[in-house]
Amino acid sequence: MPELPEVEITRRQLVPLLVGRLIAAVRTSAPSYFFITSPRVLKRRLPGRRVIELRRLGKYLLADLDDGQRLLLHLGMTGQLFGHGAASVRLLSSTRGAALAPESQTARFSPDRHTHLQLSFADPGPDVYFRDARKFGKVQLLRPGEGSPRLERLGVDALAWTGARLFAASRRRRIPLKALLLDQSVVAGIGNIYADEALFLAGLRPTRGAARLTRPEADHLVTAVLAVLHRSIETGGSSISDYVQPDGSDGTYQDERRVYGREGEPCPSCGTPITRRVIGQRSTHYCRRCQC
DNA sequence: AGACTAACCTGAAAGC
DNA sequence: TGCTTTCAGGTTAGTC
Repeated sequence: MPELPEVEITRRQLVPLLVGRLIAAVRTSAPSYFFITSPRVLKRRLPGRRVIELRRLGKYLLADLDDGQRLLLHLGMTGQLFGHGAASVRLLSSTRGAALAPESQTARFSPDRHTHLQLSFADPGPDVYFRDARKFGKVQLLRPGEGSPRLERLGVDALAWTGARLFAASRRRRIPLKALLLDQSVVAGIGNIYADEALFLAGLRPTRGAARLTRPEADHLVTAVLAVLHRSIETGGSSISDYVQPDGSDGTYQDERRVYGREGEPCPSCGTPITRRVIGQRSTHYCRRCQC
């Protein structure tokens, strides 16, 4: 679910809940696919550490600790990071989208079977929770100076992308444009929703071979990517199935989607029904008249 | 090296 | 109503 805008919003809201605080206790679920670093090791190495900084790299969050360790977090498809306490305005709920009972708006979150990590702090303030129903999310604690293949593999952050870099990366690639946008080693942070939206804005068909992109089109596409990402951050991200902001509120970018998830609906610019087809195992939406 | 596939896991929605 | 199938916003390991 979470792509760059959702991860960036999560980062901004978590900064006051993490940075400068001293970790006192760690609770986890049982060892699983979710934990790259085992729960046992997290519980041994996190308490007593203070968080210095929280950064975003593509769709990853990286918390720098005072002893040089780094805590790497990825939300996968259904991950949710949030705090609760005074700052919490609304809780996560499986009935998200439906009207919540008034009493649930102030109730405290209690960890359920999908809550895999809970950080408590020595100083006053809310705990931080990492919940992930599908467990595609990831937690890894890097030792001081330890590299991470996952991070080293990432291409340029999508917010720093340029037409020149896209054009260079697209040469001699025998994959659809859409697949190029989703390749995190080329550009980090774009996911399925924003790839479709940006391609629509740029008037480029997702199936177009990457190598057939012209230099001016590369500029247009990067401009569209930046516009879509910045606008989504501005509106709190897309709350389509599981994503909510750490404070519990929904983003509203889903209301501004032009093609994603709109198969059969009229194209906002020409009225032609939006086409959906699968590219690289990902559901892809576009207007066959406006995008070529 | 580059491109494709299957796999990881759970829940909601659609289909019958 | 209830059972079955399909579909999800991501990434990686393995194969050709």
